[in-house]
Amino acid sequence: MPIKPADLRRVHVFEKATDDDLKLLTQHGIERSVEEDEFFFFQGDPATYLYVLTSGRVKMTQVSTTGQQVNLRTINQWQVFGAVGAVRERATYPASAQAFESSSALAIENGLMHEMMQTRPYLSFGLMQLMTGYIQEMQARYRELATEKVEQRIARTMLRLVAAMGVRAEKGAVELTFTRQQLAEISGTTLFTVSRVFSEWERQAIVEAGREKVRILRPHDLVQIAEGLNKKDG
Amino acid sequence: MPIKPADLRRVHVFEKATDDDLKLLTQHGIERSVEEDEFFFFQGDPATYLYVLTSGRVKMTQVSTTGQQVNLRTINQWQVFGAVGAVRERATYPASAQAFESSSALAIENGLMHEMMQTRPYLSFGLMQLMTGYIQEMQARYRELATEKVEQRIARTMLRLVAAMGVRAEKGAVELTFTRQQLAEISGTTLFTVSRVFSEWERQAIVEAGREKVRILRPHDLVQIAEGLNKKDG
DNA sequence: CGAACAATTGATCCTCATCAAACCTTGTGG
DNA sequence: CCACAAGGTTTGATGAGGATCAATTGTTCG
Repeated sequence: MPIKPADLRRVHVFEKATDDDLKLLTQHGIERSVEEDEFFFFQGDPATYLYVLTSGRVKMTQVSTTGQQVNLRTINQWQVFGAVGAVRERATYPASAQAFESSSALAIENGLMHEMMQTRPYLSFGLMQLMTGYIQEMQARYRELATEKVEQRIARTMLRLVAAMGVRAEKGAVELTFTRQQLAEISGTTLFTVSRVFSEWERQAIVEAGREKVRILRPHDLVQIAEGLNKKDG
Repeated sequence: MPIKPADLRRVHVFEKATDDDLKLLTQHGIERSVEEDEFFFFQGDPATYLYVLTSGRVKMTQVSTTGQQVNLRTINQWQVFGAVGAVRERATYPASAQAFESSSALAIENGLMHEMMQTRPYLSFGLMQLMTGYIQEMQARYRELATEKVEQRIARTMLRLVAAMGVRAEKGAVELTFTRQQLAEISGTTLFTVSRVFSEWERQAIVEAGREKVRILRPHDLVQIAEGLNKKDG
């Protein structure tokens, strides 16, 4: 379905745009849809578009010289990705964008963004806020990876996911739909370790683990673990 | 010594500024000097200034809720730090800035930057380039921390440091002046491990390790290690 | 029912952090 | 000029935390 200008208001970067600006963006934007596991772009491709995710979920990944893959972040609806190119001329994407599930996005040409920013400070500020937010998230995750144990990192990952896309279940519980493998990739560990941690948490009645899903029964306990305040210490 | 407008040309963000803009910045900027180990600002302080380092070296660090410290990056001469505040109103610094050695910086008030950016797209673009560069560096370091072994990370750290501040010695060798402890903090490991790795490298004649310094005899071998192409594999 | 995929669990191994002890280098004061 | 203190460095012993591998057990679906 076509994207209406008003939809773009939900994108933080375009919050303060005029109606005319939004119309301009939708008119010149191209809608692209990709199936599950397909890519919007690959790391190293020339960065010619900036994307706004209109439906689905996308993961940003990077591969090292030795071929190992790392998950940098996941993009949800109405979030912007692939923004580096809007800034640097002749840049390449520093990461790949792969659809978690079948997804659509509005692709906006760099030239257009570049041109619009010349006369619209709100746009630059919006993008800069996006970037500083992202910097802070990466810094936090770097710190976590450097200093925290897996259990703690898994707890944190789950809380992040709950905030971004948790589904309420009965009695204050929250449900997430993920395979152990996916959770492991996002937390930077293996599916085995995730499975073991879940078993332990299930023993403590903090979660209820099922096939491709987890129900969080006591979110507060998860917060405790994420903060590093395990009961053994208290 | 006072900072001259022309000096600011060496700052990437101000590359395309007019002479008048540079004069404005130096006139309204405040020069701050701090001694070794002192702080320009702490994580959590209200972000009221953006800094340009005019002399010395500064490390950006973050502490976790459990009190462990992590090194995020080091700032060299003519680089900008503490830029988050220029963007977000009422923000706080997400990290602390501590002087590696006695250092000076030009502090520019947020309000001024904010105001100038309204009418000078080059400034926004400069800042955005700074940010995207930083994002890419953090992404790379995150990936490294997640996928690489310590030896590899130490090699990488040293190459980065060589590029930023290596001193040529005779016969194509390069020297770095760091304690094992400092190297360890930057690479995210312990001084013991750094020491062990150096011993091994010395055995292979890749480096020559001294008190508070390392001489890199065969930089190319270090690159090999950093790329994960250890001889055992080939 | 069987195939494909997700999850669990146990056994094993490797990498590093941690702790302890000794050693080396440099600078300072008697 | 020596002695000694302080800080940097090395090396060994030990242990914890997870990754990896292999085998088995659900679960879903055609």
